[in-house]
Amino acid sequence: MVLHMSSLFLRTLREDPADAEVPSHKLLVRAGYIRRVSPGVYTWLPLGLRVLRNVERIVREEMDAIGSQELLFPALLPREPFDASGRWSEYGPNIFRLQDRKGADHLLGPTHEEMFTLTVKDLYSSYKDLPLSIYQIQTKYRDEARPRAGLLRGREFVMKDSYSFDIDEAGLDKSYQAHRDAYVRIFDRLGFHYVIVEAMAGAMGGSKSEEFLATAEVGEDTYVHCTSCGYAANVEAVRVPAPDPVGWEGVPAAHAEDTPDTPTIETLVNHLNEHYPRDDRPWAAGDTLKNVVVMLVHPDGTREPLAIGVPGDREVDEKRLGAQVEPATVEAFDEKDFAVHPGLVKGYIGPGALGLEGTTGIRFLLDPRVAAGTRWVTGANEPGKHVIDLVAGRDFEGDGTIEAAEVRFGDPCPNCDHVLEGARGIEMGHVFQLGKKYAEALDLRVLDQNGKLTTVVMGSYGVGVSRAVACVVEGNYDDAGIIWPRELSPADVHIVAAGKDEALFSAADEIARDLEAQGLTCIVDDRRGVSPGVKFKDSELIGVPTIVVVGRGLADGKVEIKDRRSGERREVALEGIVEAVLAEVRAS
RNA sequence: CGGGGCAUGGCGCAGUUUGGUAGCGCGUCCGCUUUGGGAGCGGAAGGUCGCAGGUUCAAAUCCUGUUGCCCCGACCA
Repeated sequence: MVLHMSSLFLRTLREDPADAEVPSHKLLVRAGYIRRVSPGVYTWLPLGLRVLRNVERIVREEMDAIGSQELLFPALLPREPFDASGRWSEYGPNIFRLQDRKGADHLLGPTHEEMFTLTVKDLYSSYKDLPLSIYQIQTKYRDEARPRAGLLRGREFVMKDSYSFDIDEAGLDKSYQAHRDAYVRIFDRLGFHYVIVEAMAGAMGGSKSEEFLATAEVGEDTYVHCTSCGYAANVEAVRVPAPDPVGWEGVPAAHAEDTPDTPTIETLVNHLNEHYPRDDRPWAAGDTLKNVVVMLVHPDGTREPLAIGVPGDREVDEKRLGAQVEPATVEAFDEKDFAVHPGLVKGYIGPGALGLEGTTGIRFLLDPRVAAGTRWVTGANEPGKHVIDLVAGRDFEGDGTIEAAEVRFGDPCPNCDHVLEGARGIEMGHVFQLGKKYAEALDLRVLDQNGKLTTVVMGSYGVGVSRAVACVVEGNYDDAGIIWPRELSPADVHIVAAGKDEALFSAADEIARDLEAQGLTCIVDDRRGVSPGVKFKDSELIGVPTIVVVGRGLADGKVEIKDRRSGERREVALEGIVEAVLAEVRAS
């Protein structure tokens, strides 16, 4: 179909919209692809809808290619399935809830694990029906605390979600790999730089999970990668290599010393260097053991204090901690909490008071770096006193380890002897071995070869479809505007009639018809009385990869082909334009 | 939920300090000229200045309250 600019429902903006911050948001609004309706909710204008449909098409093709079957669940869901999984209450304020005229609770689906699981349970009952892979491309609703960055984090967004159902773990591995391969093809076709990183598998543990992150400055996720061995992980999922245990022969017995007015690591290190200098080198923050106490809030509302021991030169990373304790959430340990636990001396908390066996009985988890044999300076549980030469494994033990300390670029790679570099990314896809979590919660079981009921093993896989539109722009723009990868472009060719001579317009239309006959879609800028400069600017802003200019050369039987990305232009004889454009389109 | 900022024609903004007939650029409409890099001239339409109270002869401007939006953080299957 040929789109005529003279009648296309489009208005480009010369200036950036005031409420947009990130490039994709500014450009998609300026170029007339989307309009904001309310925070995190957007209208897709004709050009934008074409791009969205293109993303959907690519996703659909690759999902179909691995034998996944498309279906469509409603966005409007009754409460019951979410009661069954416990998420009606777990989700808290993050879902849109509503009632029907009878007062029955409903919600707008934020995700559809329950529906997929229950529908399979409804229809299938035998191992012979498995494996199964089903997917949908559907609008999701989440009442985000803070929508931002245009399409990158919305309250209404389009997502492809799919689920695999297998009889055993081996089947799950195959389904997972098939999805992973399909995702590689999808993201290659979408045309942006991405990395595949290890991700948190969630509270179930042991399951495999990877994220596809589009590399972008504006990304909300931080990941690290090793330049040598290829290891890459979301910082939430980084495993700190634990040093080998060392012996403590010759280490003096732990001794408490006066360290007045040293409630912080910095004041402590200064005091140590002044009053208890080391022979080999000055004391450093990394020699101290910092014991941080937080309050966990479990989904049932119970509160549990938790102490975390990390080297004093590192902060506790709240995201990493949160990922570790999921589904519980973390709150600060406040003055009231300290009052309840007089055994905790603020600023001087030491292992002696901690641990299930300690005086306070507070669970105490250690950073992996606090391995057996390591020596520490730490609080003596008395104001103004610290313990020196406290040896892990000899003088204290934790109730386990936890990955909660911050990850820094330059930290050692857990896989090889190189160091980790880091960058930001946007989560575009997630493949996840769910295991039996939902199948157990919702009782999805089938009969196996022996006639016994066995719980189905599930995988969960998502692609942010509308987010991908913004994400592609983040990776494909210049000062003049958007530069669409060919597969996503709202049209194959943008034809500009530059001039006022009527012959230009009829030639432009003729070219469009000929290209259309070859299966290409065209935008024709046939606006009369609009100066060439305006048309050039608009064509660059809109970002169709191939631009054909029908202008002053037409008198000599020449038109111009311009490559949006390189800016390269060349003159082509009018009669050869269709072949030239086809070659251009096929080449990229 | 904490911190910061902003609400004035379709879009981007000035005007608020020091109260006195609501302005500029872009866009839109009409006419003439112009047509290879966001044209020129002339004319026109379009705003109860987020909302509600208050002070005042007089409020976009001062006071009180309230709502919405954007950014940073918390949060984010």
